[in-house]
Amino acid sequence: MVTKAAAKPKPRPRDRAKTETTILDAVSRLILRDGLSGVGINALAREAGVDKVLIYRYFGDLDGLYRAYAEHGDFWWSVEEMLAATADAPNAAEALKRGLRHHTAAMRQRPVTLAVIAAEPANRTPLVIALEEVREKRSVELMKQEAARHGGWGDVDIAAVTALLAAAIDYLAARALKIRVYGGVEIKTDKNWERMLAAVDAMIDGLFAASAPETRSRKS
Amino acid sequence: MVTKAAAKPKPRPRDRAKTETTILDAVSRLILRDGLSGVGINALAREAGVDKVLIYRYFGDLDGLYRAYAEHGDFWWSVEEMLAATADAPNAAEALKRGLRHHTAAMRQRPVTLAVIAAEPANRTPLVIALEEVREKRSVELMKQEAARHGGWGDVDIAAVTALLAAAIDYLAARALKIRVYGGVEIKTDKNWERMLAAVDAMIDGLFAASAPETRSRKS
DNA sequence: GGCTTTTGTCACCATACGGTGACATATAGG
DNA sequence: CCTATATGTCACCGTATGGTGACAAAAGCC
Repeated sequence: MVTKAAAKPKPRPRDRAKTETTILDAVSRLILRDGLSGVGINALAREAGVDKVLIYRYFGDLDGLYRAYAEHGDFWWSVEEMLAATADAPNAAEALKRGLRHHTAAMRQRPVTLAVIAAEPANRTPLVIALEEVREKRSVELMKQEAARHGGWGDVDIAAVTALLAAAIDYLAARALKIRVYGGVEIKTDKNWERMLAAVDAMIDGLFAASAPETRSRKS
Repeated sequence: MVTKAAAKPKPRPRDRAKTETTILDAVSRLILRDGLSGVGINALAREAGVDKVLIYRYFGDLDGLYRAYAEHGDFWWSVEEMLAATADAPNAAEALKRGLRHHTAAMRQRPVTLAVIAAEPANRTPLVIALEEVREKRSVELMKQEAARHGGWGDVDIAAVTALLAAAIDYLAARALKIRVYGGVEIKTDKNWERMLAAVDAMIDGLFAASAPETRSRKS
């Protein structure tokens, strides 16, 4: 859907701020359509309907563009937001369950982030690295705060468990952008995400029930 | 102008079979070093020390090369192998635990497969698609056979659980090829993989303990 | 007004890519 | 032996890429 075709000799208005946001918006569109590796200078200039020399002028080079893009948008949950989402959890197990549900929703709402995650192992661009750093910092910080809130995690190896479950969610959500199925499960529908989150809940319940009697939360 | 250290005109022996395996071997090396997207005609010809025209002659084009490569190697566990690994499991929970451990070992032993998985969401090449098909077929088949063995899975949503846990393992193993850490956990060491597998075991134990001690309660 | 800076447009460069035609020569078949 | 084919080498094409220099005109400033 090209709204501004080059067929019309309409000169771009001289407005740097607007041009910059036009470019950054085109980055999002390009990431969603072609993935992170689709964001090159030429393709981007084409998509934005902007001469590529402006990209160089305003952002330096491709890496500068990635850095600017990383700072411009909202790609992740914040620790505060997450703490609020788990605030009224009666125990550690419940907090973990709610946290993972919030994480799932936050990820599935951010297709651009998912596309970046999908490209993570392959493209080590500044954008990917910037998002990784945000994620690592926030997840470690969150774990610390939640631990303080609930007096530790009993016998549960919380780092391993959260790494596993968050990895599963990230991967499946990212994969669902382009691929319908994984392991026989249709991963694009809300219904099946609810199924998977129910499975996560059940695993967490079983885990905490077996390990730490004082934080036991039996399903009723 | 950069002249190669040895300007020695070493003629390649005229041996099609050997040349073909030279090329396919170079594909593996290239995937490991630069990822799937690093496998292009020019880079491959360079890496293999073979004129690119031979690649075209023997494999048609890039897609043909990918297809030939997909058929040439061992990229996944077989259903028989997996059934053998879980043969003496006393119950469904134990079978699932052993299966996931075998899956983990099988994946971590196959870095090329992991590199392809890492590229999956981004590069939809025939190689990626071929491996996906193998995986989907085998995992579904395995689930069927295991279900028959253990008389179903009780109340456990086995498809959701295995999809989640296998996704976590695949993603973390693939990620570990290039990136050291995820969610604060160092994912390259055997020690931490054992930690994570222990967490998987605990989750599965909890899951089956909580759901149906007797597999008598089948939904009608 | 006149001058400088900023914004935008265009033409161009060197390089890499996937792909192909023409040629050389070692091997196989008669 | 001689010839045909298979194998390997080389030069080249069109296109795309990341990146830059030169120029026009609008906007800001005196």
